[in-house]
Amino acid sequence: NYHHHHPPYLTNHQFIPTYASSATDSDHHFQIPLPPPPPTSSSLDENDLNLIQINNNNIDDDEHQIHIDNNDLNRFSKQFKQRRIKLGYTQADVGLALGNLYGNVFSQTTICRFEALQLSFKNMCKLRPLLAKWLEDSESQTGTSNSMEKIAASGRKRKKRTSIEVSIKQALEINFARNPKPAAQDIAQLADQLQLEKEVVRVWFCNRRQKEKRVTPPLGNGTASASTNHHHGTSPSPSSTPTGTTGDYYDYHYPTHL
DNA sequence: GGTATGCAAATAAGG
DNA sequence: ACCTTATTTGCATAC
Repeated sequence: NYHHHHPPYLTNHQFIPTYASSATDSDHHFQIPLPPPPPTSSSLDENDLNLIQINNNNIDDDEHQIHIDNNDLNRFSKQFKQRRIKLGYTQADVGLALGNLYGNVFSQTTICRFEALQLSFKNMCKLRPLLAKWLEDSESQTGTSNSMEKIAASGRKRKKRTSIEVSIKQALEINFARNPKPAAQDIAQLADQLQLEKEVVRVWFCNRRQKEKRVTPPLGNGTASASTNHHHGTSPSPSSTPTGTTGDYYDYHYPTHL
């Protein structure tokens, strides 16, 4: 199965707080971890119109690029929302529409976050083309005929999120306490016992372990600890922009230790 | 009734 | 086939 091409994503995490300097509106600032997306080298893939190419060579004037892109994204999301509303669609509608247009549906939540610029830069760039196309299609439809072309859905659809009952979670927790790393067989048995898919249980343990690491003392020095992080000019570290005024935000995506 | 959000499933990518 | 770390999404439910 998986003809899932993996775009050349980069995993950069360099937050560059950007202000929507055009004080026209009230908000928007969010962190931009990644550089530009534009140059789409569509040479082999006609399926992935959502690739993100990154040409990073000089970090010198690259900052400019980043800011430009940042603003660009800011502008787009704002416009998108505006037009979406004008067309009379809700966030949920859009998410659904994207489903029968590209194959992969998106939740109201995701659309909401896109509009609010609350996704990672990379994620924003990935979604932008899709949303842009939807907008284009929807608007053109008013008036003349239009082609509802389906862009080959990139095959695999995301699994529906499983909601695990509280009682079941408790049972899992107990097992986790007993053994945080059960063997395949144990998982199978537990899954059977709890009436869950084996995969769901396996993933649950994976996620649980991750959580454990986040919650437990990351570093080995028992004591100390006051200033959460900093020092050692070595690590760029995700700067947090303490902007109390407007209530900024930035992806707080979890720890980044080493 | 749409929209935000917290918590956390599901996925991606390198072992 | 399964783990880990890093991320992307999305139930659920509070605004």
